Amino acid sequence: MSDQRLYHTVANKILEMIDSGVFPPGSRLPGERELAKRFEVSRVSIREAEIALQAQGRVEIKVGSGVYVLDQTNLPVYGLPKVGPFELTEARCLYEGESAALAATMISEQDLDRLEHLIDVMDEKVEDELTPEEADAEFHLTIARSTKNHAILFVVDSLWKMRTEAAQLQKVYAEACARENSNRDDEHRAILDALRRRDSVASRAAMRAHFSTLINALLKDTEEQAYKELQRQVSESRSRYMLSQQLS
Amino acid sequence: MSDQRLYHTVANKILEMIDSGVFPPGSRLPGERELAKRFEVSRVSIREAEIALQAQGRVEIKVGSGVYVLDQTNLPVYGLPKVGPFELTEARCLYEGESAALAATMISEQDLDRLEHLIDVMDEKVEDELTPEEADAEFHLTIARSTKNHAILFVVDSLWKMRTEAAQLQKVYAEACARENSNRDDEHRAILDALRRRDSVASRAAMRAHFSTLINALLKDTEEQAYKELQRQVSESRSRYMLSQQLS
DNA sequence: TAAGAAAATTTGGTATGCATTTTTTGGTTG
DNA sequence: CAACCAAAAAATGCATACCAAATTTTCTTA
Repeated sequence: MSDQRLYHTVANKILEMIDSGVFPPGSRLPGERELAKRFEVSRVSIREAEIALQAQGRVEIKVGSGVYVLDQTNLPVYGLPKVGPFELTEARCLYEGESAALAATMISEQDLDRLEHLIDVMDEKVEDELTPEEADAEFHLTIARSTKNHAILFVVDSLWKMRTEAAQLQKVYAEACARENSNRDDEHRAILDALRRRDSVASRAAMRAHFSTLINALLKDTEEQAYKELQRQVSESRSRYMLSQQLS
Repeated sequence: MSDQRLYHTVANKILEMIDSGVFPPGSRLPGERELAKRFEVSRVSIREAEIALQAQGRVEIKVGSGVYVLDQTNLPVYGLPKVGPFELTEARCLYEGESAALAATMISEQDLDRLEHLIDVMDEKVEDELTPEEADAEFHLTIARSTKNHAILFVVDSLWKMRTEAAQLQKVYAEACARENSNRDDEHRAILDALRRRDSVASRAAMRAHFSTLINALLKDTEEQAYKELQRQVSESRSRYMLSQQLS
């Protein structure tokens, strides 16, 4: 009734088993013949189901080897470009600055209270189901949402997703944030204060200041990274030099 | 080499024929057996290829009837929200203003010349392979691209796609543009001049002014639409009233 | 111990036959 | 003549059996 095609029902059954953890990501599915026996269908139907799942990007079929479950967790969100940490922070500085400036004119008391709560969650002053990281995202998204402009909300959301998408970017951000974590609380509260005063100019400035410190932290971090890399290269060439001395 | 799986090569061949117009959208593909003969493969492989194409959303398989080519033209771009004309223009005003401000500091002479050419194309002063509409898109994208920031380029591109996505939005824009078409040339040239002078503040202002006139045109247009709608309702209730008079 | 060959396993593909669904056709009937 | 209905035709859906190709495992041998 719901599924006219056999391969479709089979694909759904397999998908259920994958999602319920019977076949974890990376594992190999049972062979065609065994699945055919288990589902009481022909091998052809199993193959068709596996082809459909491959087209959906859920499994990978290796000829002569088997069908393997693909990990869906960190797949790139379709359409989102890969951007460097500086590019992203610069864009967020500009766009979320305007988002805050617009929000200041129309944000509700309710949203202002929520922002205050989120700041407390970020600094782990209160318990919440949200992690500090999630609270940070929600802080910026709440401001964007309060502009009542879906396009702005889309942009802010997309930029945040770009950040969480790339594991590498995440790491850079984490290191930079750890460095300036003490200031973050003040910066968030400065944004909140400006919004409370319905001061567009001050809100934009506070938001830009928030990202400016982040850019500076990134700069300092990459400087240190570059220095460490230089040290590593020096020590490596030194050891190689000593090695060649031994050989001679 | 390129295609290990038979169904994949078959699917690609069918896809080529669809894209080259052999099987236009809405038409029915030849039967399994005929395709099997034509490609010199088995019916199973044909079916597998058709299943893969269905998973990609290119065709629709009707049991007992045949395989039909789906129209790909007005597909909603995945992930893009539906936004109203005012929301979108407001967001573009803010974001492309910042885009222009940033571009002013680093745009190349080459890009400046290209912008001038695009303005001429838009006003149909010169011939080009681009339509005026496409030139308009390219104008804004070139500015975004010259910021050397992929996140900004992504945002400007996404916002433009939102505009072209919804047919309704397109219509509203077309009407509003027709009204202020005479000013558009001046506005674009004002943006270009500000960029040439490397004046960030003036570039932002010129870009915002460009979108401000668009918002005003939209406002005026919706006002007229509302007035017409009011007139229609009045005349309708009037005729109904006269009808009821006749009945009595 | 390591390299290589053979065997087992697994997926890939084809042919054939029959079932199911849809469409067409043609005849019956008012 | 038009409308309706049933049978035939056509198309896809599915199962089985068999062989080919690729991969993995096992066993032999130097």
